[in-house]
Amino acid sequence: MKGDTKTAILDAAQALIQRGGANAMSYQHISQAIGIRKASIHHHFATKEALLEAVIQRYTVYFLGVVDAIVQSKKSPVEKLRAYAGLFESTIREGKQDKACLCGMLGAELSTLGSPSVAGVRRFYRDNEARLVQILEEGREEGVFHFKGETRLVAAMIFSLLEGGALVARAEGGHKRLHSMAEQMLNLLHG
Amino acid sequence: MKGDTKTAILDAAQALIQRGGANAMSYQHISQAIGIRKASIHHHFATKEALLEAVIQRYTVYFLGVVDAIVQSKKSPVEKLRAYAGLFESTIREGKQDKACLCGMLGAELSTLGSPSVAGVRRFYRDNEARLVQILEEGREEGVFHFKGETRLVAAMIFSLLEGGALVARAEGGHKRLHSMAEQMLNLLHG
DNA sequence: GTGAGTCTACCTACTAGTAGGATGTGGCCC
DNA sequence: GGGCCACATCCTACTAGTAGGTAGACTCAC
Repeated sequence: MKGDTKTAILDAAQALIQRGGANAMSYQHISQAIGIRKASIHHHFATKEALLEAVIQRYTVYFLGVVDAIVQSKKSPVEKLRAYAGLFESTIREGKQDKACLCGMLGAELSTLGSPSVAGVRRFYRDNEARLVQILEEGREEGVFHFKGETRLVAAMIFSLLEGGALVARAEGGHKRLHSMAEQMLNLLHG
Repeated sequence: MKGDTKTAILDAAQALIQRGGANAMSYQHISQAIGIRKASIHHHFATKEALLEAVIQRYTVYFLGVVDAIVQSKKSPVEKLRAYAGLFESTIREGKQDKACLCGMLGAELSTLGSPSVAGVRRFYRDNEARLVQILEEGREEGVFHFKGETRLVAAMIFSLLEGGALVARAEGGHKRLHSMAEQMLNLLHG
């Protein structure tokens, strides 16, 4: 199999970052996780920065793909928002309470990252907020969302809530707690 | 001066964590920052875990002290919430856009921390949410806040929004952006 | 003289990254 | 088809730098 090892490296790296951040992800840990020598990882990703970029890139493409499927679905705006929040909830559940959004984790370590990675994280934030704006506008036009102020800011608010909520919920309450918070936010927009 | 060095160590450690997380804080960095040898830091804080605990403890006492002053002040509930959000905003502004809440940063690295530190971070979250509940209840009774659902969940929501917002805003927009998001949240509760 | 504070000098473990050799595999020439 | 080259993959073995932590000596104030 050709790209198998490469994929295994990306998987391991991503999982490590989602659990403890980029500084807790090392070539040694990856090597132990997938049963390969450290030097072999360097063959696929010359530097840690390159690996980080690749992980961010792959994660962004995947995540936005799922988000776009939600945005373009036939669901109601309320259901779309619920499904969007569900992505964050299932990330936590998936890793039995200790995984958070990759780019949320990296946001904390932003100042220790190289500039290509920083740009990738920034883009992730922007693109997600843009999708949320679409959903919110749709709901506002249909008259199911009622809020004062700019849609742009409500989108930013929801995104920060979910990113922050994923981190906070890992400390206590887990995915159920994040779900409750998301529902409460829907209450505020919807009521 | 007696406790001067100890304070300088705590200050440097806290600043390093607020910028890049606990894993980006090392005895060497602290030593360079305050002009003392690495071994001398060990005299004051035997292990990194002990230092971390002390930083969390001091930060929590200070932060909750300021929060309690806000809660017990004669301000209106809306103004109290604004002042509370202002704490997060000024943290970002203070470190020219690259400092976030200490416990928000540590939340990301939770799985790499020792259990006393984890407990400290958890307590910080709980105590902050409890203060927010007080403010929200007060505003609800006075009839200035209108929202469906449990106060407890709205408090958790606001807290996650501010912690997450502080991290996301460092990537783009800074304290001004966090301020806009906080105002938008007030819009949702107040309108 | 005791003890707090600081120092130099060291230790072991881990970090990212490099050099160079072993294996295998697919294509190409004859 | 057999022989050969080129490339990919993975390995062992190494480097230099950094991590947290320790031992023991010096200094100075009470």
